[in-house]
Amino acid sequence: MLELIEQLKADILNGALPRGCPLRQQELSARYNVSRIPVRDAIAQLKNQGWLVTHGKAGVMVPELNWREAEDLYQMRMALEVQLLGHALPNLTHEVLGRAKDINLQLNNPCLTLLERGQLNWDLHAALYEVANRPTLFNVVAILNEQVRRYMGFQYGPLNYRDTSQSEHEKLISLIESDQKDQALCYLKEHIEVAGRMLVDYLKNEN
Amino acid sequence: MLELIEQLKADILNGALPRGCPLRQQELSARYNVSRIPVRDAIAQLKNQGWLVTHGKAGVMVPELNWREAEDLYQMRMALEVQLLGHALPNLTHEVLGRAKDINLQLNNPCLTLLERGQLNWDLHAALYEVANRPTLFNVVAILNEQVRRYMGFQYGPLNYRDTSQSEHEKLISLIESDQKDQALCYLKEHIEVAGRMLVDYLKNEN
DNA sequence: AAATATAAAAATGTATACATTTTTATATTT
DNA sequence: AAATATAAAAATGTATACATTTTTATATTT
Repeated sequence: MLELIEQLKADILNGALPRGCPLRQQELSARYNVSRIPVRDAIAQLKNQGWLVTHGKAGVMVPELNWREAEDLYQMRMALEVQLLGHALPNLTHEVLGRAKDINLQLNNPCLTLLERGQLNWDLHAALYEVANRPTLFNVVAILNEQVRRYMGFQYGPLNYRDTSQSEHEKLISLIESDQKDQALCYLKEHIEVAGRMLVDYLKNEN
Repeated sequence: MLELIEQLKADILNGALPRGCPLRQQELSARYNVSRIPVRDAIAQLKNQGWLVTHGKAGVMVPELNWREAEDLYQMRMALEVQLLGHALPNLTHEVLGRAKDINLQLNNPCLTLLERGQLNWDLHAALYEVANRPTLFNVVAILNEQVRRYMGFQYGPLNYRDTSQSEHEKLISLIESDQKDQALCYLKEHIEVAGRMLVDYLKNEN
């Protein structure tokens, strides 16, 4: 069933499942060659995580992208990820920072799709946050980042973002390495804020 | 199915479903006189919201209460509810504040169980937050408050908490009425912080 | 006796079947 | 013609059935 969820997410992202019109359990079960039971399970999961919303009394649909939602997601990320990094800072060994640097190097690859880029970006953040040892907080932050993925479909354009993001990561890591804790936290906040504003502005201009 | 979820939550809270040992779909379907399909649906939902956690490879159980989780929940509430109230402040009419006062009066009733008290407490907060018009942020805050309910079972003791909470609400509302925005936000933060520390201390001393 | 391997029992995940609810299309009313 | 009511079609929610996986109990090995 996990595969089915991933398949549905992929098809939401690539536009195979149109936004705004109802999705029928039977259509989906035919489309993916499974019965309605796993489809129902997957739909429930995706509804919980914002990938689907109810349509009418008993249906679901792919929601329209909406800058207010994106703004909320980034505001929450800002508040919670700063907290989480704060908890992580005392436990951030050079090994962990090294892992983060390795991931950041992979972001050099210019062939990456925006989605792959988003995945690596989360992997990097997650590597830092993991050592905070705060599973409940971490889990909410993970879900928020997963929800942000919905906005990273192929349509989202500003390609020069890659470079700034990568150098921002470098700066963040070096601030942590030199033990400038408060500055690191501020910098993380700005890093998320910038990405958020970029996305929100983009979404506003699309409509 | 919504009733089933509520029933399960109630039975988790009142201890009818023991913590830490696996719950079987078949047992639950027999217990509540439904087939395994709605039980599965309910379990999936409750797992998503922290009321159940996986046990082994294919089971679930009621998780133990854990002060670190409670601390995380309150830290998140603090950060996010302050944001949410901030968005709400410009839209808080006297009508909405009046509704909040009415709810606060109901908290006078000494016969309320801790759970009913928790519900009214959330109703009051929600009345204020609703006018923020931030559904995504509101939704996360609502889920956090729902998760906090898990900790408001019958075992949680400090009964004098009622009075302080109620007068804190009064103070908060009067700060809003007199347009002291920053103070209102600070006060909300403290209000949540105090409740959180109380719960966390209680949980720490129990184990 | 403790650890591992094997077999039986019991659980889960999914398919199919059917009653109930929702949606859509058609007919009726204003 | 627009709004409402009715009937047919199609959807959902849940029960049951069965294959597969997991758990538990027993037997075997070290």
